[in-house]
Amino acid sequence: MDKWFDGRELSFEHFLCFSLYSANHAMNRVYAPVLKALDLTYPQYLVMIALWQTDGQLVGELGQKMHLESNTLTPLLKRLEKLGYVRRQRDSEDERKVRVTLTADGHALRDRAECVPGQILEAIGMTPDDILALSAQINKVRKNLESWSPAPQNRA
Amino acid sequence: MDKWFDGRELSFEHFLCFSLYSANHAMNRVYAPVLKALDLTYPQYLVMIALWQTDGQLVGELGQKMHLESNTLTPLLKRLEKLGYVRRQRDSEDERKVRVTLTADGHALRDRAECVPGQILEAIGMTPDDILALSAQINKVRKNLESWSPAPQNRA
DNA sequence: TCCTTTTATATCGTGCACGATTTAATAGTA
DNA sequence: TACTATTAAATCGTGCACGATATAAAAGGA
Repeated sequence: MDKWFDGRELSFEHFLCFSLYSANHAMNRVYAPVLKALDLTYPQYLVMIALWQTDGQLVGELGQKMHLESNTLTPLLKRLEKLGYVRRQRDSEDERKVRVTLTADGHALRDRAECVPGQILEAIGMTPDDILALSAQINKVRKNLESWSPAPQNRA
Repeated sequence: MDKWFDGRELSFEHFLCFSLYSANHAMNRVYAPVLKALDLTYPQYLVMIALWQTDGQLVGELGQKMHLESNTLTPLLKRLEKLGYVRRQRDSEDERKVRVTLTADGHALRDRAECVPGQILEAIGMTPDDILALSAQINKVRKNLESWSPAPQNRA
């Protein structure tokens, strides 16, 4: 364990956490100008993709897909509503639930967003197969992290 | 390109961008409670690691290592200063530069942080070799993204 | 029915990340 | 010297992420 700190030349790049951290930021920096043309941020774009697949999802359903909770999603969805892409309305059957629905503009945006994945693929500069394989490895890490007990009171 | 949107069942997990996004968040969720004991956030922890390696770095040097700029680093460093871990002082040779130096508490924190990497390794649940290999792949993606011209006015 | 628990969403405060701009010091040059 | 350009940090405003808490509706008993 100590070898990470043993005074030798040590770059952040050797930490998986930092690789994820910096690659995620790099990805955002590529997405931002592309999505700017649609007035979207990256998390907002994810919501739109989810709704283009299945319209009328609950806040909680979107949160499950994005691994986010209402404290993050609610303000984000309000911004999407303000932009005119979605509507938020309480379910009349169960007033606790809020259903998110695409507006006409939200539907129409799908066409304008068609070119986005291609540009990102180009920026990543890898074959789709390699990308899928790498995604799978990273997803495995995520699952390990999520299943890690947050209170391991005795060391391994 | 269109296949990503062709109405078939499509999970976010098949996007590299989302894998990075969600794995990064999962990593943060593991780090947060561990670093909480040291009163640090993850980016603050990165700064401390950089200073433990080389004390007295400039804001710009730290930014280069972390791929961040002064608009993000300055407030972060001020919080570290308020915590008593670092000092920020203008260089007397070149008054534009701000040098960040560890305090006694900042040095002492290094010992208290010794157990952090081990806990993270455990949470990742992979061998160090596999982790290094995966990091390298992700770093390659980051480099591709960074080198991608942000204004490709003619399509590939 | 009343009471407790659970569920779904929202609110609040803090910190990070970033685009755009500002400030001030230094370097370069006529 | 005076003028301009460059460089290093800082400032400001916006949006995301999250812990903690609040609100309110529904569900499940006694």
